[in-house]
Amino acid sequence: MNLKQLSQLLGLSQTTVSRALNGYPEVNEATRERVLRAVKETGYRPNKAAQRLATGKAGSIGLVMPMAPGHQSDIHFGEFLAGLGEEAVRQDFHLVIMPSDPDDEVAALRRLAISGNVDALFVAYMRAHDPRLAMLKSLAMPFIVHGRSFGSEPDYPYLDIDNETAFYDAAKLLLQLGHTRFALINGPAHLDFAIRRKNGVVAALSERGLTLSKNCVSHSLMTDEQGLIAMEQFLQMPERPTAVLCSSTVLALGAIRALNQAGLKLAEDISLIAHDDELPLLKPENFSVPLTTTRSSLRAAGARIAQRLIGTVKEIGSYPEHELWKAELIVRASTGPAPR
Amino acid sequence: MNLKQLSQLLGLSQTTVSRALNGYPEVNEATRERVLRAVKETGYRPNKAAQRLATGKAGSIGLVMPMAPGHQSDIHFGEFLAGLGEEAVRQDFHLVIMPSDPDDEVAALRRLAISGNVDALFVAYMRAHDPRLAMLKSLAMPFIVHGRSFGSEPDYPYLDIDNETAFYDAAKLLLQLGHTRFALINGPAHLDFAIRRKNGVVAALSERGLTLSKNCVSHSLMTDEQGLIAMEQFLQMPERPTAVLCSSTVLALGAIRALNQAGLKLAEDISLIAHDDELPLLKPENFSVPLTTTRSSLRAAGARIAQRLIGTVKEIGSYPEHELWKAELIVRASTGPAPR
DNA sequence: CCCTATGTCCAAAGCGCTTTCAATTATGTA
DNA sequence: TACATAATTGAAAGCGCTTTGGACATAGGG
Repeated sequence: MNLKQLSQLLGLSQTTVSRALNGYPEVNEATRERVLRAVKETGYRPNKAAQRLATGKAGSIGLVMPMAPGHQSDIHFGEFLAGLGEEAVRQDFHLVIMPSDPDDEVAALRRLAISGNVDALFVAYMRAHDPRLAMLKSLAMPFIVHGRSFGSEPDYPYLDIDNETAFYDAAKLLLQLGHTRFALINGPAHLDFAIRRKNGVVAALSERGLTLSKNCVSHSLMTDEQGLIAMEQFLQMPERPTAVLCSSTVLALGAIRALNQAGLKLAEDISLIAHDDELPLLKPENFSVPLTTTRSSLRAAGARIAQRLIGTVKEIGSYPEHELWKAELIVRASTGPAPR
Repeated sequence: MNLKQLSQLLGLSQTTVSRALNGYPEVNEATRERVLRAVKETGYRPNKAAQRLATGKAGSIGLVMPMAPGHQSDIHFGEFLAGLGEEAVRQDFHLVIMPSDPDDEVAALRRLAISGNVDALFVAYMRAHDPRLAMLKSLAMPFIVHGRSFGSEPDYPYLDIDNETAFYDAAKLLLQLGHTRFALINGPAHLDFAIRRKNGVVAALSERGLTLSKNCVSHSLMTDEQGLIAMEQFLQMPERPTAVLCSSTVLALGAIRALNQAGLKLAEDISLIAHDDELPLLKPENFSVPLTTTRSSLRAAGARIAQRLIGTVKEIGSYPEHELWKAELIVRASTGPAPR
């Protein structure tokens, strides 16, 4: 069933049927209903390829999926993708993904853009001075960045959470509890969010004249395995930290295992605050000791980005160039006064 | 730059240029070269949407990505996707993904199919009596299944590894080493591969008159966390197993951590064989005790599936309905004679 | 030398939509 | 009653490609 057949069946022109379907105002409501009913009955679906050709819109947003070691297993990416996908499905858009080696991302992005299969791009895992930005800006195709690129001019649309403030606040809380020896189990050092989170901690500490020594910061993939390793190392230090910040509840999972193995008690011997991306598998309140967290939904961010991207493509609604979401500091049981 | 402009520039008809580009035989070689050169110079790229409309082929293959708890973090899926993607990129195809709740997969698959954005489908994570099969078969769109569906007629195209034989062989090896008390750390119980792997083990054991008791089989997500938990439970049994099979090196990672914590020695106290999907992050030879494994590349399987799907769409080459890959049994240091 | 193959190339007809431009009818307004 | 205006609807022209059905040479066969 195509438009022509449908319109003949209704005794209308293709024009009118098309307009009725696409919500144009200049069509009689009675007619529109008749059309809509016929669509239901016949199961008519417009041919996407034809729509694309006629409108120049592909109806899909593209993203490059980092695929090589170091990224592929990232549970956070999956969660974010779920948000993107949710919204995309709702708006009948598609996600076109191009898997790529992280070293080849700029080229992959370009290929995706000129392939003509997407009308907007999305990128994540921003790094400091990210080379993809220049490429994206040269492309004349809408895009949004999740995160920011430390050190680059903020002249690109992004949605990010205020990592700096989140970790500043978290550190501040721990300082107020009397802690002075801090450690940070962070994500990969080159990623923007990791840089900002560290900066947040450093800023809070320096207000009290404290510093965060290099060996009290761990940078790694955000797996529980890595969390465990990092914490084990901290515990072996002569003056071990009493306040630990984690960039993810996944890292926290491993870190806490290390604590347990060492026979240490959360909140009593060591206070821990983790950033909670609201991973459904890993709710901070379900930890044996409920975790104090800075919370911000990764899935919601994904959905919002999809919404903005699709809105831009459809040319409905306009959006602020930048969105910076505040993370919520939620105090649970993993934080307590510094031991003396 | 479009076809029309390009052909005018060359003083040829669109027909000829189109034919030259698509490798039709009825065009003079000299002309073809001239065209190809012009394409290089002008950077002409055919408009995908127009091609799609004219040919009816979308140039992309679709898959539903399980997104809800229980799947989203699956490192194995990422690896498989990398294979799919690699081949897709090579053939200038796209991957269109539709994220979906696992409970909603049938509907998601249908939406994807009728969206007109893909011309072939791929599904994985096959379950016993998988309901998606009936839907796929009703769809008149090429598809391939990774894995099989236990209990369903094998009247659908699939690519699978011979899980049963792989685990049969692995169990056999352990039997020859004198082991009699077996345990299996398996994937989710409803998944086909898990069923077959268990069957393989059971078959090998029953040849010696042995059985695999229910509490010696663990079914869970294939994370190292789960591997650790499973092994811990096995170790608490009065007659603890001496031979353990793991459905993934990821599970093995956790299992071995449990062993270490219990002060047990791999190969000496407990022999372990894991299935190795060749995850780049987790090479069995890099374990502190190199792992005996059954090996089969998940990435290669992904690439092969993409190749078949794309080949079918392009109508080049024909493929066997079924491919069953043998896994390789590779003996390393994690297996040894049964302790007495 | 005529006729049939064979090799090349082209005009034009779609593919199934959207959208411009125009026509037609209904609705007010003076 | 006549005319401007708004409300509906249609015809037809693309969008950029593929492909069918010839056209026109040139070559080979008798």
